[in-house]
Amino acid sequence: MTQTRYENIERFPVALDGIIFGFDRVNLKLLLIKRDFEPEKGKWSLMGGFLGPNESLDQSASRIVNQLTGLRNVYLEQLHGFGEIDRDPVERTISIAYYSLINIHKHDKDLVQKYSAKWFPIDNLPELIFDHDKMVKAAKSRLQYKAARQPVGFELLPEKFTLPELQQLYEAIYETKLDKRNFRRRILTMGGLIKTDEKQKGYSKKGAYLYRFDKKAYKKQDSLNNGTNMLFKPPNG
Amino acid sequence: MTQTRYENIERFPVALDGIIFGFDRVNLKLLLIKRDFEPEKGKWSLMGGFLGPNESLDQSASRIVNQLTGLRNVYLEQLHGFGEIDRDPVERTISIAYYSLINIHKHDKDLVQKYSAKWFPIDNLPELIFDHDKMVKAAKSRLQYKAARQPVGFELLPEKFTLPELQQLYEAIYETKLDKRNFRRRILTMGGLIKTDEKQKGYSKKGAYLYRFDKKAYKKQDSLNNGTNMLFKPPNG
DNA sequence: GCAAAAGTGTTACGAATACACCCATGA
DNA sequence: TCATGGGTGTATTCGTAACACTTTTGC
Repeated sequence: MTQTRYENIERFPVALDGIIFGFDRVNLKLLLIKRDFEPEKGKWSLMGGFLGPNESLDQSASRIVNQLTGLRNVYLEQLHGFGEIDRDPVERTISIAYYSLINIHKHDKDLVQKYSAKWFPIDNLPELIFDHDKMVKAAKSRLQYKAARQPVGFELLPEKFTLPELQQLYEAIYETKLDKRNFRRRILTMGGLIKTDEKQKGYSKKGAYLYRFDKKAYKKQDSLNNGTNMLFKPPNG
Repeated sequence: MTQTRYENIERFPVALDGIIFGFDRVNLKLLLIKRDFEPEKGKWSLMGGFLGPNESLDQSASRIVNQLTGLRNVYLEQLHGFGEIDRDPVERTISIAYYSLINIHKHDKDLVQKYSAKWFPIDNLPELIFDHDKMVKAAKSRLQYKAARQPVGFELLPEKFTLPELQQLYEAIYETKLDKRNFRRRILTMGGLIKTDEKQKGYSKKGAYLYRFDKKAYKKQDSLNNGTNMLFKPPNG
């Protein structure tokens, strides 16, 4: 006989928390919400929510990011499960953290206002509730890992961007300075970057050429790749 | 007023599943249990259990590995949360998978017998229940990642081991052949390996020197390290 | 004495790093 | 005209990969 429910076991609320990264041409940023409810009212937190009965973990995380940003089909990856007994003072809750990379200029500003959300530079965050600081730390570290191996940086940029902008992004992710010439060689060698004939104006006097990233052109390369070539090695620290 | 329970949300059983790796001087192996209960009775599965109210995720995973092997303080790391709606036919369950590295000769044989458990070579596994094959695949890939960066391989070996054994282990993890001279240079350069004056007998005519791994000696090196030096790069495939 | 595995260095190649000057433009 | 950031190439260093013979000993 097949059971339809396990017996004598505890059940827990399962939360999803989203570490949402953005990049504003200068700083790597996180989108945080100001809690207007107890507990910890007035403090800052990651956007979160509870797993519903009709959605997978990935779907739930996607829904939660969408609720705050209005965006769909953004880069989203599971980070880690957090389950300390007292991590949530209201009730024991298991949280699965996801991190997301979005184009900071594309999100829905009304929704962000509705949730009293705000973008903070990653290196100047306010105090966060619960264990959200641990989640952010893990997400930062995972992003550094990921960005060194796969061209995920483009998820954080507009469709067209300049190489100085791209370099600034990588410098923000790795909290370091990179050599301009070496950077350009590596990123162009990687493949997938397509130079347009437009120049960006306004940010510098000379103006920089705009590029697009073409996933398909990159993928072709990728299959030749043995999987260990790194786009960037975090420098000595 | 502070609540003591969230309202209007669903609660789920939270399972922990353990991918337990061992190494028998030749093959990388997994410890699996034969289910003698429904559903999927008679099929093979990872050792698992449900999260209890008084234990964290890490503690629960540790308890579950201990139940099957009798071992404590083994290498254990969270892998990934699995939460597809229909992953468990009995009831919707969220599973957090952990992988563990143990010394295959040290585990409690009676416990293993009690659970009808058996060691299988990683490249010749039986059919597994639910989404356990996905978990195993993820664990393999994580072990490859981890072993390239940190000396976790030693968790799978007895206290004293020979360099040919160590090489055999890395070859099993990466499913490849490695050059003997390059291997020895890299592993010895890494630091932490201490040559004893004992020779192992029985496995070869000449006999190989036994080594120990000293975490402290390795750690010293580690701080000089920029964190990207890899012990092994998976070869081209 | 011979089979079988252990042990040992050098060379060649490719990738990463360091580094400095000219260019285009807006103010 | 000058200040600002964009754009470009080469030499050196370092790490990785390829490669073959000698040693020990059980049978």
